[in-house]
Amino acid sequence: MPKKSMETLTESMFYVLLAFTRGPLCGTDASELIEKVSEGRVCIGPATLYTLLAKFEKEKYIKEISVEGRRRTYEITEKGLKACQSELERLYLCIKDAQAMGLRRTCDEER
Amino acid sequence: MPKKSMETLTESMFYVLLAFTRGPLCGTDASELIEKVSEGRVCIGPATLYTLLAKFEKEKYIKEISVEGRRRTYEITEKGLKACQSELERLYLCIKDAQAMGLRRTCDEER
DNA sequence: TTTTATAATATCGTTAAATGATATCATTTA
DNA sequence: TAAATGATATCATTTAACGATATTATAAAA
Repeated sequence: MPKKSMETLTESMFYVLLAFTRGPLCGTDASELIEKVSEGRVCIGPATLYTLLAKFEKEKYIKEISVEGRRRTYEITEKGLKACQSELERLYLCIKDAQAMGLRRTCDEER
Repeated sequence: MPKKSMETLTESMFYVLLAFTRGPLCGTDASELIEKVSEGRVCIGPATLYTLLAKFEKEKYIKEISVEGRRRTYEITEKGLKACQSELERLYLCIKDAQAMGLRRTCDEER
């Protein structure tokens, strides 16, 4: 995406970060959790996954807390949690603005 | 962004399309409406704006309904409205999944 | 103790998106 | 007719997504 990196998270970024709010995980477990919680809607392949983990670690959104063989376990940081929450707020703002513009949900998807 | 074009809209895409749900507009008016409704949070510069208008017209999400001098007025199509609504649904799904994962809004932003 | 399988991570290369900067063009105003 | 303004168009750069593929560590089977 975009120029102004990290200000708004992409869907992939949001879900990956979100997964770690449950507790420490390795990459593969995160990816499985995301697929499960989203009921298959969101699927993060290895390329996206490890690219994001590297970026998040660099930004200190997550930190590595253990290495067992190849398995690297990460934990979300305060900074990462804040980023995740602020992304959630952004989603609410988008919905609010959509309502302000008068956009309505379609009938069959309502409630 | 992304490979699978148009499946999930970016924030810029969503707001530009959203603006046209209110009724026909020219690019500049759309950009001003977005800035107003989002209370300055979302600002679409000309590069982003006209790049998106061209793309949306190509995808038949909007169609040109008049040209007065340089001013080109567009109207959203049924297809465009559906795309916008389905993006809104996606936002709701993201929030639902965030709740399922246990992510809570921060106190000062609650309600 | 070598294979072989499997789990997990890492990287490459391509396509797409965002956007500042700048240019173009039509209309209005001086 | 020149200057200002409004509106649109394009370029070049940076960043993101992700299929495909490779690498590496452990576990299981031979």
